[in-house]
Amino acid sequence: MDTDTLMASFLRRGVLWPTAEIYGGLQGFYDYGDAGSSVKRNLETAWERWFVGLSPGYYRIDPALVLPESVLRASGHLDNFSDPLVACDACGERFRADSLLEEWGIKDVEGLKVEEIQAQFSQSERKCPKCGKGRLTPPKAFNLMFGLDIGPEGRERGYLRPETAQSSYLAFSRLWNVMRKKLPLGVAVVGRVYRNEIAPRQVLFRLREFTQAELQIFFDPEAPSPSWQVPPDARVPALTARSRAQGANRAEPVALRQLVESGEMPGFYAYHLYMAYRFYRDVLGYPEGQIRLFEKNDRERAFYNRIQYDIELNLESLGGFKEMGAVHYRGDYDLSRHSEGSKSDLGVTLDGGKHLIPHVLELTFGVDRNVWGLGDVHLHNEKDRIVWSLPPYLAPAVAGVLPLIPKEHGPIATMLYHTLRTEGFRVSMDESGSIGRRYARLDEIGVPFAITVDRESLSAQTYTIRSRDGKDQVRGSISDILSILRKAVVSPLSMGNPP
RNA sequence: GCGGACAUAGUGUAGUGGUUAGCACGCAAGCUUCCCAAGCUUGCAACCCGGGUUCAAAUCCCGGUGUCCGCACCA
Repeated sequence: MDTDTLMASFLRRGVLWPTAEIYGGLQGFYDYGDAGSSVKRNLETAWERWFVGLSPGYYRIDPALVLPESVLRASGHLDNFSDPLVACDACGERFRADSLLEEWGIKDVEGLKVEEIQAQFSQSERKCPKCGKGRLTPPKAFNLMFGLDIGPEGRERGYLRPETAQSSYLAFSRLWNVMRKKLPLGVAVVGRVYRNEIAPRQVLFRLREFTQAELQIFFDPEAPSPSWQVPPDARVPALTARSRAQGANRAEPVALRQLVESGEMPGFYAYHLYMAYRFYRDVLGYPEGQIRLFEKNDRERAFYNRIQYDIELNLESLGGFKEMGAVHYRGDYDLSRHSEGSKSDLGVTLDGGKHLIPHVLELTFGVDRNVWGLGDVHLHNEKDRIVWSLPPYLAPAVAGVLPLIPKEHGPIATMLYHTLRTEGFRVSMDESGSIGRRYARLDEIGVPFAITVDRESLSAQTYTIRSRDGKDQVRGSISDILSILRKAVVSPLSMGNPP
């Protein structure tokens, strides 16, 4: 689906729209409407059921959005989450100070603090690399975090969290105790995060406020869970760093078990990478051929990530494969940093006396990106209608109740509507316009069923139920309808542990 | 942030200085209608914001905001 058609549909149906639109909007912010917030929430729920369900040792928390400066200093965000920028005073072109220093042959730029970069810079007499004439201004840190002054005097410096992960690390020692001191321990967070992006773009793809779904798994790398096994025949479309180095640019089916056996990838990593892949394929319904696992090489991944695969989706609207999520093996970086920063020992002593700082495997997902992805992949422009072929458990409602002739069938329809609600289904009702028009409205926001109340409903208490995808209809009693709806909203696969 | 393009009802658009700002779809009310955006009637609804030029600005100029594309950025 192309961006224009997708966005027009989303606007027309109130799936989402720009924040503060009547004031001209705000770059990098969008609001979700009824259908959009429902799809987003269903996606979050499906994510949680899938990933938290992977192990009895995985839990969910809901931490604060604001973090004190000390946390982000320890995590490295204060230094590394900002780009020192310099500008040319003649042509105005901007450069990253650290990349310039690298170009000029200064070593170990990676680990330099902003002040050190500034010092290095003031010693140089270089001219603008673009126009060759202008002088370069002193480096200025552009931090991608939104700062806050907390309290009436604003004495406490805080930030809106730039990722949910830090909160999980902070919660580790309390959870360790509450959850009875067992590894692996998984902590899931679904929540909003904030980044002051230089150039937000592409609607839901680069936002300044967005929702992440992340699972941080704390574990002992020498004794991973015995249940973390990839099935012997598990294959994923992968583009590994090694094959890219050899010139490959297309994903090939890779047998994960083989990578594990040949020692290229630890088993705990392969298992979670596989489950992440399956979430996209089986739960979100992205076609196999449009997903790929893209391994970041040494240069591309963050220094604390030992292994990093991005899960990418080929999106027509964005012209290629885009990152929708990732699996990072972060080692003991996070708990070590926070042990140091907070002066509290985040190491644990296992039953048997072994002491270690748990390692972290991070599974991270962009929720908004995936709402967009669901639109791009599942919204179809058929010849006489637009259909959003969402998996039913992600749809904003499972059914719409439609009185064929509102004046005659309205009251029964209202009763049916309340009955279905009482049974726990999300349903809508629409009495406006011809029946075909009402079907079309439901199709476009992805509602999988339409239940029509007609003459026979009055005499025989039966209703027709029409499916979104096939436009076919069957007639049935309330209990028939309930069983159809029940079947639809349960994922075809078990939403927890896979077979 | 830089450069370029663009901004008209809910959506898609027409409109090159003087228009009651047009069209389509949509939406609403009514009639009709027992099933896929049907028909008839009647309505609703827009020039992104702020300055300037001009007798007169949707139209020209400047600034802002926003969107898209390229560059840069994406820990």
